[in-house]
Amino acid sequence: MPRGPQFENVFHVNLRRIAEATGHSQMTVSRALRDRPDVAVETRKRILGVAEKLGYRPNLLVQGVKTGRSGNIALLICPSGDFGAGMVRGAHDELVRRQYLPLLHWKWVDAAKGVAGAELEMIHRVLDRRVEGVILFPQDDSVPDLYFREVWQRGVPLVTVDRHLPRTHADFVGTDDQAGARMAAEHLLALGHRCVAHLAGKRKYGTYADRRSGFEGAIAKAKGCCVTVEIEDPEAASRAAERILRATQRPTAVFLAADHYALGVYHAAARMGLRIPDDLSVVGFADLSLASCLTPPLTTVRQDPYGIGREAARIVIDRCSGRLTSKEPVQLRLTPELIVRGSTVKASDRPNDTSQSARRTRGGT
Amino acid sequence: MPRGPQFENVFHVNLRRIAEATGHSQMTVSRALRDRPDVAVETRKRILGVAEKLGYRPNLLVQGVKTGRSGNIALLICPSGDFGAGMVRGAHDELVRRQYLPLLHWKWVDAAKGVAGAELEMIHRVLDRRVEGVILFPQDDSVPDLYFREVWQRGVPLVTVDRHLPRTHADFVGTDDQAGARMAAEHLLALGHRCVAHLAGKRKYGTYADRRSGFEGAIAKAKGCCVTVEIEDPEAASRAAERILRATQRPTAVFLAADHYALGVYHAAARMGLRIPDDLSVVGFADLSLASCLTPPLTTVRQDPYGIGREAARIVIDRCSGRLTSKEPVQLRLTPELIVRGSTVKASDRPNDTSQSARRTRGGT
DNA sequence: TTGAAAGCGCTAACAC
DNA sequence: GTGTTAGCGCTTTCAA
Repeated sequence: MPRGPQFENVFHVNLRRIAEATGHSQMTVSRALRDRPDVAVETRKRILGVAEKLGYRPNLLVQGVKTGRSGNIALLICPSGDFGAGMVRGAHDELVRRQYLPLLHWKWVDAAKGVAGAELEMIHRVLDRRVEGVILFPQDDSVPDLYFREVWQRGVPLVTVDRHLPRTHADFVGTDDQAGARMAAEHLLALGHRCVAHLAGKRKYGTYADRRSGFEGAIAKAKGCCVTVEIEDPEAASRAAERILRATQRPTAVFLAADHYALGVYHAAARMGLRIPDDLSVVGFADLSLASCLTPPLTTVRQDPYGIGREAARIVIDRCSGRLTSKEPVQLRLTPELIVRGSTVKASDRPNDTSQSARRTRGGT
Repeated sequence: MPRGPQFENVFHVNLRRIAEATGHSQMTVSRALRDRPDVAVETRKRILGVAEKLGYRPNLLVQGVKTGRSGNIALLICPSGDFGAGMVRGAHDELVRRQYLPLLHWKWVDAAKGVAGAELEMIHRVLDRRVEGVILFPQDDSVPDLYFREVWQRGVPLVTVDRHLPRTHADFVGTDDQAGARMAAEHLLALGHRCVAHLAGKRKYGTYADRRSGFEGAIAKAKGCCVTVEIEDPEAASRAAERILRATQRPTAVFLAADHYALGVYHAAARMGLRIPDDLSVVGFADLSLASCLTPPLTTVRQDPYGIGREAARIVIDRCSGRLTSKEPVQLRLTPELIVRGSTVKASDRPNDTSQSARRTRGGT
């Protein structure tokens, strides 16, 4: 069955219909409904009344065609985990506040077509719907600019969140990772830790690279020593932690590139009979909800995903409306906040010889 | 600055332009681009080539106006927590698979306008954009039908997820809460627990009511005894748990209406010197990521938010395309799954006298 | 303050 | 196979 709008429902009310019902021209009706000043008060009142009674609703699709403003912004963020979901919520709220709505989409691989075209197809799907701007959370830092050329070639503003694409002409909003890592380092130093470790994420992610350099830098500056191990994914955290903790000179604290690694570290410590925080202080990064569920709750650097989403939306909209015109891409890094919980304490004065400490509570899984 | 589509970008390519470039009529171009069979192979090839070269992209806004199919579905779900986010992801993936995109929106209260109009405004915002269907996660079970009359009056299919609105003409997808609660009860019974408790949620939420009746029913059937305490929100869980555990006849196990309550219960138990699971077995509901982070990890009834979202999307789309025409609202309840973890063990044979057990380890926070 | 005409980009319907 | 015509609901422009 063909489903043209004319068959769609009983209430097929458009401007023409209201014009007929009120005896005014379509144009006057249009003006009245859009609150234009050049309509007589009486006329407007009558028109609004009739529109209301007939259940009229404007068609933003058509408005979009005419004006080029669909009222939609593409939100290319997968709401998984606290971080993604937080950004989505922040962006949503700001968009709505400014009368926009987010068209949600993220990389989705059609088995038939393979991974290759997925990224480009994603862009096309939203561009074809004439979104006015795009907010993107890149999968990794190596997304080829090619895919996004289409976006700015069409004059559609693009903002990336959390991951900065250096070779792309796009605005960016993220966390000040270096500052956050420095906070973690300074917290541990203040507690007297001098021999520490860092469980780092893959360097190809700029955020992880920044956290690493920020942390190592701060520790080095204080003449502490830091062993860094880079891991592939959270699953590897447990093994890596064990490796670190078996070192002759066992670190008294470890800084994690991400909260996700914490569970693995806690398990490793438990297996080795080390107590957190007494034998090992742990600091995470992100403040996922996981952090406060752990025992002991995790000291961590709190990011502000909601704020990142909000600011990204603000920037896109400002670009759309021409309020923001800087030729240079905007870069915004929100300062994170250290949340001290139970996983960090003063470094003990006891010599931290691995074998001894491990023997003391062996079997205490 | 006025931003009509004509000023938008250099590539302002439409059918007319391609028609001119190829020397064919607009109609032929349209047919070729939509892969209609009645176009000569040669013609099509030429047209597609030119379209590609000019960087043509169809305007789905216009297509929507013409055909009444905007290609968008309203997703009125806030992606907060594992559950909301899971539903959003499930719905998204299915929608995309079927060439739709979700327009994301949820209740958002404009300080200026107050709460009153928020629900209706939300509906209007998506309806004005001519979504073809609506997937809704109701805030509570008392959402007045009024707000959704607009939806079905316009012939737009509506599916609610997780919460069934009995007085609304809408399809529904959720969890089989009764069955899930029964699983929890049977698990505890199988472990030998006879004296149990239930930390219930407010009855006004149908899901909580179902979990309660399912659990109480199964326990009663096995001649066990169950003390139920209804709480307002997760914050109240800790106090309620304490109350339950102070009862003369202390229960050996507790079933939580939701995983959220677990942290409060764990804390209460710790305060009273009770060990989980030895002194108290705990079963949750939902299997949020929280469940596996706790110590000990929580035995719980796993819901399938992703599946719920997916099925909801399937139903809306089937309604849109006329594949599903049942006059009666469809109701689908996905069967949950019991996930046994470390928070439940066999009921101990030791008499469970509260004062004694508590004294034994008093001060052991 | 109001109206008429033209057109946004596209498609359904029908004719050849 | 291909083209012509009309129109979707609305806004811009210009005229009254």
